[in-house]
Amino acid sequence: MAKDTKERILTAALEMFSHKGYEGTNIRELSASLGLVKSGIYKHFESKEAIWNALLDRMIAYYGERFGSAEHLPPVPDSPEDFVSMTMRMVNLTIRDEQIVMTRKVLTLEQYRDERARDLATKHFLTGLTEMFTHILAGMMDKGLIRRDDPAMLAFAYTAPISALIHLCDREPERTEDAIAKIEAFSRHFITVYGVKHDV
Amino acid sequence: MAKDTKERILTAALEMFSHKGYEGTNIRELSASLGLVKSGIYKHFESKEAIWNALLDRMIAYYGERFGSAEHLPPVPDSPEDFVSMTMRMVNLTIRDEQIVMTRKVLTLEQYRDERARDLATKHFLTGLTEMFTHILAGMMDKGLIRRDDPAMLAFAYTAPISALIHLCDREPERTEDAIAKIEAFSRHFITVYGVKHDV
DNA sequence: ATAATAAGTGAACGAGAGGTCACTTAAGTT
DNA sequence: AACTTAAGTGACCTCTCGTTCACTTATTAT
Repeated sequence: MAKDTKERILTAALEMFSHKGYEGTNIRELSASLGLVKSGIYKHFESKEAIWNALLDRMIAYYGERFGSAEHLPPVPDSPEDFVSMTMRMVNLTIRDEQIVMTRKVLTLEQYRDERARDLATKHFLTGLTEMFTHILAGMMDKGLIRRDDPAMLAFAYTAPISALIHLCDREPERTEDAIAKIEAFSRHFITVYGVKHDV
Repeated sequence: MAKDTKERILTAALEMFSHKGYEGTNIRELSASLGLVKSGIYKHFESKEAIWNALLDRMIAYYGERFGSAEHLPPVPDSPEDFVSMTMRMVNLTIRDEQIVMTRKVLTLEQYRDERARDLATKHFLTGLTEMFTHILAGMMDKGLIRRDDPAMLAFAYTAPISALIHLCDREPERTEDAIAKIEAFSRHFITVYGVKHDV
């Protein structure tokens, strides 16, 4: 309970900021959740704002590692069913992983106040997923699994509805199962609409 | 500068809450923006929370009036071009009307804290638009403008990407023009994909 | 005109915020 | 074992918050 305190503070801060927002979080509670008294935190960070900035650094770095490099792109699916199940695997991860959920929430809450949060929010909510699926859908076009079209447009048309339902899960967790079912239904709808015709 | 003070307080509160959030807003600033001293506000509302609740009442009532009744549904378009231009009219209104923008922002910021904000957020961001376009797309199917399919699924597939770009405008206003162009491009893409084939 | 009520003022209050500091305790180095 | 540094404590500081209250000024009704 010594050297990793800095990391533990950041983890607790993510949780608290994501529940109550930056302004709604106070240092005493944050410290108490770690078993410290509030002045103890100032041995690790010089201010509340410094905690916020370090947390954002960590979120940005994590995003870069996780989604920034080409090597982390999932393989191009081999069939419509494969496409749906890959989607569902990604969706389940992103909805169930508490760390990711809290990251989305905190970005949602602070996007108008902090420029870096704003930029990261756009990546998380819009451009990141779209870029990823632009690559995937382009690969599927090459394999002849879906009709040739603008892959960026298709990726946007595919990911934005999914993203909307992920937001719904963050907002109303009790609707998670419905939302997941709806995502799967949408995924199948999409692959039917854009898939090549099976002239039986 | 007397009887309408209550309304003016709510208007100023919407602006301030949407910029800084509920916690980030303080009564002194709020009063000052109306040319009052802070204690003056307490002649009209008994607490900060009462202002928040009254504002939510107003937002809920406004939403009900504006989008809740069937009579406010736009007419079913007569052509693909009509569909696109109706969409663009609605989008421009919703992006340019400061009142609506601020409402979305405040719902975004307070959705995890307040249950009524949460419910209204879901209507604003997801179900409201979807229901509206379910009706419109069903009408267009009847007119033979688009192929027959599940209108609710199509409405969701159509409105969620538009909603995502509206959120982008709220977050990064400098990208508004790009976003609007992208919405129009998406709208045309959609009507092409789902439109009935023109066998020339 | 006058009485009654509503709207607005300014000083004050208690609570809780973020932050500092002298101090104690634990860990690591030589 | 002695010394140095890091980690954690508790009392205290200042500031700002939301709120109250006795008071003055407008407004309205009769």
